[in-house]
Amino acid sequence: MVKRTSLRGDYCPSARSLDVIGDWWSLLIVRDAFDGLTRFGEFQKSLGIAKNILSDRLRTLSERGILTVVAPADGGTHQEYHLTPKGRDLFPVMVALRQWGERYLFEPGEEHSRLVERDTGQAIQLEIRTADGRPVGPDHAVVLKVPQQGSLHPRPAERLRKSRSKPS
Amino acid sequence: MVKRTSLRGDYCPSARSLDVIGDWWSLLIVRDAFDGLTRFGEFQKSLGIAKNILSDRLRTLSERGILTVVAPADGGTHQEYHLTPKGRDLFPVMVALRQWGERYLFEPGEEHSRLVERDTGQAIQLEIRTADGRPVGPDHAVVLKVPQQGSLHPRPAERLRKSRSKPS
DNA sequence: TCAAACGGTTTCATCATGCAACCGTTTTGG
DNA sequence: CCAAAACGGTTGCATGATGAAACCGTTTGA
Repeated sequence: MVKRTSLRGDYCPSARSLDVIGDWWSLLIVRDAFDGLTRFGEFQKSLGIAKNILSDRLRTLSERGILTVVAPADGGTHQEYHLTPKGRDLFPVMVALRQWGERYLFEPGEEHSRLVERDTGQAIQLEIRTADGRPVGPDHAVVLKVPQQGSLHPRPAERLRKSRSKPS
Repeated sequence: MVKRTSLRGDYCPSARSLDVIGDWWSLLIVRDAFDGLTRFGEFQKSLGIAKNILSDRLRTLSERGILTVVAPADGGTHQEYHLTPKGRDLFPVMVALRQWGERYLFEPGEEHSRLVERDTGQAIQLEIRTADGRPVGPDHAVVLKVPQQGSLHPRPAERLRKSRSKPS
């Protein structure tokens, strides 16, 4: 049978992250949540996503603790989807994707939205540094594998039934 | 007809990035490339990915300028896949994903691989700062939309035939 | 020289996605 | 107060994407 791949057991944190938020829509929903969208219809209109898929993703993101479902403060009855702290901590991922996209996926003169500090309007950027503050590039970084299990990567990804199904 | 979604035209750089590298396998391949893997079989063994899918992704990543196909230096005949500068600039994305995964997707005592500076062994982390060096959190950042087109997001995602097909 | 490994491509079954229709509830408004 | 529209989904179906296995030409190695 064709099973979807899971990287839940991988010892590489990047792989596990991708397992959780690496699908087509999840990060886009998170992006819109950062932009202040909270309601089903808002996400749907913004993304043009099919309603069943949106429904599934909102549920999954909630199950995984990235969104939380709350009743709106202003007495309304429709529920709202808000970022949890765990979800808000995806901010650097969004910034990193944004920065790369700005550099490589826009024509020279083409406009794009910009990320700035709210109070000052200053541009925001992302830096990679050592603990004592020296900047580091990809060529000077290396990944230390988990000692146990000699193989380069601990084991090939597991396969399982459905990567993101409702827990029966 | 059911068409895959494309965000190529979105004015949000994050969305465009996800359009390019947001699928299930691409970033995992890039991660392995950062780890020094270069050959088809190495990626296949490491990821446990089906060969046809790997073949497709390597081709797509090359077409998009993230990998480049080179003949090995040591006289061998089998080709190798190397990161381009564009691909290497995905480093911050990998670090951001790693950092989030480390924090939220591992049990307290559970081991994971670590990213360190090669020469010193110091831990590497990612920081978000303004142009003049002040750190910024998600609550103090805001996205300035592209002025033209009043809508919150310029337009719902286009639909098109195949998001990542070979160019006939 | 023969066999195995490498690097894919093709075929086919199954899963995920997208669309449209439907449905109960909430809001609007006449 | 009642009708109609909007909201927030769920269900069913058609189709595209994925995964497994078979196959194949080339390269390696014994």
